[in-house]
Amino acid sequence: MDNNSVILVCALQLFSQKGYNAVGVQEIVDAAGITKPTLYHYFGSKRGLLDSLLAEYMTGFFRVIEPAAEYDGDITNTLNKITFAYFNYAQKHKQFYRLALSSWFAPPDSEVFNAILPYMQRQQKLMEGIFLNAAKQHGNMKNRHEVYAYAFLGMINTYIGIALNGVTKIDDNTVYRVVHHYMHGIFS
Amino acid sequence: MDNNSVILVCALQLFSQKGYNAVGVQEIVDAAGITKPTLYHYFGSKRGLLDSLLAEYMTGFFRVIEPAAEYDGDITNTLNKITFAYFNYAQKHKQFYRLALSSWFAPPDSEVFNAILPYMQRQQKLMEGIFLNAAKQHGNMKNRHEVYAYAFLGMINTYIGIALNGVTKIDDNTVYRVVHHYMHGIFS
DNA sequence: TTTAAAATATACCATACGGTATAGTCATTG
DNA sequence: CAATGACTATACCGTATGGTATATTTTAAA
Repeated sequence: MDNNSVILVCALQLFSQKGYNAVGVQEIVDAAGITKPTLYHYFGSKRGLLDSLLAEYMTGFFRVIEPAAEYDGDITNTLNKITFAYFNYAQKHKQFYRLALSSWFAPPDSEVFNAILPYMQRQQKLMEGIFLNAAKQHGNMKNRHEVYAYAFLGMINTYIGIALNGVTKIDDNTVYRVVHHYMHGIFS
Repeated sequence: MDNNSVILVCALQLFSQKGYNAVGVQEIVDAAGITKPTLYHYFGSKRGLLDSLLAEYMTGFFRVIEPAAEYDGDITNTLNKITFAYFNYAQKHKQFYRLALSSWFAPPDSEVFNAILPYMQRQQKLMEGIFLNAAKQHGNMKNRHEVYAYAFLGMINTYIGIALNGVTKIDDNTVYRVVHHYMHGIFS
């Protein structure tokens, strides 16, 4: 593996575990077995490293999410597809999803929040598109697409958080239950 | 207002806006119009300041939450009470709730996460108690209380997040809708 | 085989960090 | 009045921070 990739791997591990601000550049290059100038040659700055890291993983993330988020006429089925895609990616890239979640909830003037903001807005728009389409068939959804999208993403991330913290596991049955809960509540 | 309180107010403002690690002690004392020895006299360390801050607000928080979380025989009604208590406190102390949310989702080895962990576990236990009680009347809830509690807290925090980010507002109607969504799904 | 560019190391910079030793100030109390 | 203890300012400590000037090695093309 070339140094560029080694740095990304080590940085992801450290950032997701201790937080961006608590990790020094020296710590990263030590973990990667290189020296500072090498890191600065590839990424220009610590912030540049964070941006590259997010760009790298988010590209693969949206490549999975966006096809899954095409409304197929059945809202339940569509939400199942998306949820499965999210769970799948989060499970395959736990460290990255941890970093993404912590960045999304980070303080508004923090670097990590501003670094991840555009990617989160893109997800939000993607979800809103689904509920806008669904509203054509389900009139009571009208003008609520923004909150629906936000709440659905929140629910997905809640369950991914449960899984990442080891409270429960993610399997096909979990996906069904989460969407069913979102659609029909806790009892049915 | 005495210096102790001024420091707490300034620290909360800065921590919630920029993040604990991104705020220096010097920045806090400048904002408070004092000098470092004063801060260290009252709080001993930067971490001690964070702990005092959380203890201060969490005391008031649980004084509101815990009475609201007493199961009254009707699960829907109980969840309404709790949700109202949460929304009410979050709205009254937006900066604190922002800090709490970002700390809860912070990386596992970060200081803020470990500082807030016990308070979050206390909330989790509180919620589990409700669902354990409700399971006596609703058999299908059995052995799910852990996940139910986590998911309910996740949903509450999702909607508080929506409100804190200005997407929607929190009023009595929102409380009803959130609990209704949790209990009966998106359509009904 | 020369040459140029990409990649990497040594050693360093200015600054900011969390924290403290010392010297008071000031109100309360005996 | 004397003295005590809570409180606060000046000035400083060692260390770690993000970042870089310079020099050297490696790689690949001409």
